[in-house]
Amino acid sequence: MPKPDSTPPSNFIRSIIDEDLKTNKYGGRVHTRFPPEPNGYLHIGHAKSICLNFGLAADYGGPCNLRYDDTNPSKEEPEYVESIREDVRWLGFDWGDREFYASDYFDQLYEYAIQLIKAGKAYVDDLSADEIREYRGTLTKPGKESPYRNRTVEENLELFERMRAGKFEDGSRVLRAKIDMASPNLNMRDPVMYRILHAEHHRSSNKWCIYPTYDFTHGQSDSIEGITHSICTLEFEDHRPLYDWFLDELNVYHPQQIEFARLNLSYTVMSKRMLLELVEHGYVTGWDDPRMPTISGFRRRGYTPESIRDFCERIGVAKRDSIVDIALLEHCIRKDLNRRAPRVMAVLRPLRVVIDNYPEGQVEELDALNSPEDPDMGTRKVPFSRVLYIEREDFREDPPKKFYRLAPGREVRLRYAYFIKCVGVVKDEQTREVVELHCTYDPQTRGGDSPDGRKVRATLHWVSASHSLEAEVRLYDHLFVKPDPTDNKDGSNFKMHLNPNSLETLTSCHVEPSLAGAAPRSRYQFERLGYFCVDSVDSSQGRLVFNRTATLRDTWAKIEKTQAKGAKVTEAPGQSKLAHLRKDAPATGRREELEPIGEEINIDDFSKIDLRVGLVRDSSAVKGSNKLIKLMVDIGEGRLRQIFAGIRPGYPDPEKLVGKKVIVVANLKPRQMKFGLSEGMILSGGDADRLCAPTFEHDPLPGDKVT
RNA sequence: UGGGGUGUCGUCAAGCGGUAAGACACGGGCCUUUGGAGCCCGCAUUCGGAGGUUCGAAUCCUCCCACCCCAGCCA
Repeated sequence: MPKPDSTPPSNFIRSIIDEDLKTNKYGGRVHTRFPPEPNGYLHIGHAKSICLNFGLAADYGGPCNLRYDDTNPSKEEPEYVESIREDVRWLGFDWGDREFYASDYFDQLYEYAIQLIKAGKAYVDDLSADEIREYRGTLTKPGKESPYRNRTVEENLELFERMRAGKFEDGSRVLRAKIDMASPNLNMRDPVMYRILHAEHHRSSNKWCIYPTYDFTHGQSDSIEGITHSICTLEFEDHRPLYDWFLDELNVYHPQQIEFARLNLSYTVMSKRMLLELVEHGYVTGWDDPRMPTISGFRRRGYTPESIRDFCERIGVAKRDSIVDIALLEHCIRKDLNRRAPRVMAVLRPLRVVIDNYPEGQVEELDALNSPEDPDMGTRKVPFSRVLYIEREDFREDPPKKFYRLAPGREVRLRYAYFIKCVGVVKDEQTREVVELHCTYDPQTRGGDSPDGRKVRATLHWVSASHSLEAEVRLYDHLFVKPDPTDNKDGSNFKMHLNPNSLETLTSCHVEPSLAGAAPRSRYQFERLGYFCVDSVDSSQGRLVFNRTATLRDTWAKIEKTQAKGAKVTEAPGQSKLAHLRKDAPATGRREELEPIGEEINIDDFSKIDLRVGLVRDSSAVKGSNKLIKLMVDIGEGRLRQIFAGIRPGYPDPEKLVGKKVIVVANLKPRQMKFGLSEGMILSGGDADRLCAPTFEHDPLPGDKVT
């Protein structure tokens, strides 16, 4: 039974329930339900609703029903009810014997309809669908009453009975509630209650040829089940008056509907229609493709139910539209798997390493921890031999700054094994690609400790070439490249934002032998790489297939990315208008040379940067520097800011800047530099010999915001 | 131009008239046989905007602005 780690976070729904309990509105009862339509697979948005409904019930000591809203036989299938059952169960919830179907209530609903007809509150309409639409009016214009609106009760009763008896064609007639064709709420303009549909229903088969609409079904189903708090999503907010109307006219038990905002997740889509499209057009391999935001997708991807529940609790419940950062979900699964996944070594892109001074044919079984977090998880043996594989990216012939893995002449530790030093590099004659490394090992460092206390900066994972097992590994990334793929204001289609690299399949991976026979779905941490699980569909005894659930946080990747971006800017000095924009240039004061900027600055950064017009009141060269100019700038704060800018090359005569207007990045933290405090940055660009002077539509004042 | 909703940090989100929780992300540091994990520190003088009420307003009032939903015989 899912149990919240701590006290559940406060939210508006709990407040309502607390209040209801206080006023004894429902006799102290709390009874919820999760009401999916079996027309597709459940996704993580449904998980939010499931956790909410089952969670609330559990916390308040009441039941939660599982009810299928199966009122549209043309879209619903048993395959879906099966998958829903499995997913809810997998998430860890139990609905006991309370598995219900709206279709169970068809008889009752029919009686309710008769009751409304008899009360003169419903009528059979002969208008076509198109005509009904026309008669409905628009958002601003009231609708017109149907000419059939005032039939007698007897006539309506007879017609409705004949509808039920199959005397009419699909679409030829409907039963409508008689409410108000002039209502500003379109839902109240005589909504359809029953339509004729000669279709076989997945449960009631051919018993019915008329089916109640969702609007006429949902509220009454909740009423029949004695639901107290009927929680649904925002789009049903303006249906509530209609549901209230039905319940009141019928004079039956009246649950309370509460609406909350559905979940949106960045870099994916949550609409069943779009997910269906991805499945049907083969953009993914199925509803359970590990890239899908479906429960079955996450399950196959290696997510745990606990992590999803944790996520659903952390995102909260509110009424505002939002897009939750998928990084939060990833945080939840990492957190859970860090605790429970045994560590293991796997090499995804192998590079052969020969330990020259290790005896040929010798094999040692070294001890390795299954979890550094939890000693109770025990140890295992890992075979070490003369020929190994390490990760290709753990070696660089020409290591960049801060890369402290293996390189020619460098010593690193092989986890749980030895220190090794690279003494030779073998390259392919043609391609010049590194194909093999020669290393020596230090026998004194067995297990990974050096008796002489010398340090190495890196620890690498590895496998023994002859002992390792081959495996296929599937690397998954976000399904879309755009945070909100459904944002199509630019005329794009969500499918245009699919990530072409959302799946990378690696086929010649090597994993340590302890993974032989790993059970489908079992989860591991491949040390230094990420969390992986054995694929439940394609993996078998003879063929190991792993799915990457999540990467580990990768500090080096971040550094490298930063370095690459910095390099990109310096490659073409002057090319970019931002070539001189730098965050850290002479900040340390240690170097005179201009450093590449820390990272590439894009438009998003500018949306966060506060750019202000600054009037230069004083400008002078900085003694002891041939790059820096000290500026005193007025940005309308009632005082001058002191700013050091590395623009001397463009301004041999700094005095000429006095009186000029420049653009100041005003919301940077002041930096203590060798020459003094710098309170901002001057936006400059162009090539090395001139400052790009900002131009303005009007004459700006110091402190004006630049957009 | 009708009705229903919503606007608090980059992203979620507490807050309910007494002076802006927390999480993720981000930045910095410590530690480390995973550049993992962990630990520490920093990160909204301000709550869509403008007025008003009040000793005191994110919370109350007024006006304005922005965004979302509704014209299925879908749910």
